[in-house]
Amino acid sequence: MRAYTCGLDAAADVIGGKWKPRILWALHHGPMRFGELRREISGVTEKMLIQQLRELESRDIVHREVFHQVPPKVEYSLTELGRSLNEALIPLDTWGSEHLTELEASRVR
Amino acid sequence: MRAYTCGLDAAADVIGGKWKPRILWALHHGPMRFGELRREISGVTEKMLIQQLRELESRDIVHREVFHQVPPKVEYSLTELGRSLNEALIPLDTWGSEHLTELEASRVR
DNA sequence: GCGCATACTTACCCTTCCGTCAGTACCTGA
DNA sequence: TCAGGTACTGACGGAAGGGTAAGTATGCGC
Repeated sequence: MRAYTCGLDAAADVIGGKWKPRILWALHHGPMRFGELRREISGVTEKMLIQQLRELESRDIVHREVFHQVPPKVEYSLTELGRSLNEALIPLDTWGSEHLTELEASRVR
Repeated sequence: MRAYTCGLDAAADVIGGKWKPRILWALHHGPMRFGELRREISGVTEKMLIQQLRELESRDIVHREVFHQVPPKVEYSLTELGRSLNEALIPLDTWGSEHLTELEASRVR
């Protein structure tokens, strides 16, 4: 493993993974339960969602809170670091939205 | 293949790939020859560099210009779209730089 | 005592991604 | 004539990432 060569390099490592951008986006509006996230992020499986959430949690981007009740309840929310990351992602989302048509067109597969 | 669910989704698809962020960053200061890029981006192999450049070219992020001379000369530069993408990446780079220490610390492997 | 809801966990497999390495084509200068 | 510089190309294999499907624990209501 080499050291990160620039901030972008580090950031790309954090948000890398098929579902991470969508998780971050979904949590933008506040805490969500596991099941809510699964329904919100169409196409994701339970295994992948948990895996990506755990990775974000270990990076201190996402906070996980367990409510000891039955049926179980677990809430996921953005940490301060996660919120600042989301802020930094806004211009990128805007860029993607502005060029959505051409990006869809040049997409492979 | 599903349609992009948001701009961020689309943008992540464009910059996805092990070397794309570093390529974009290297081209920030102007056109570069293939060999210059290879030397600038330490660790990349010729095959991977070409592959990623071709993908960026097909997305109209990077422009490829061949100079018919010997030895061959090929210059890569950012298109207008590429420049706007780079602008949108600046906040993300800043975020990464600001949190570099903690990100290095929570890194796996 | 049985199904249901929630939030996971695990085993297995398959595809995609990436790296290694060898080879191509062209002209130049020694 | 032969090494050298430049910009590729392609075969092969391993590692990483992601998908499928089945199973776990807990207590509640019927």
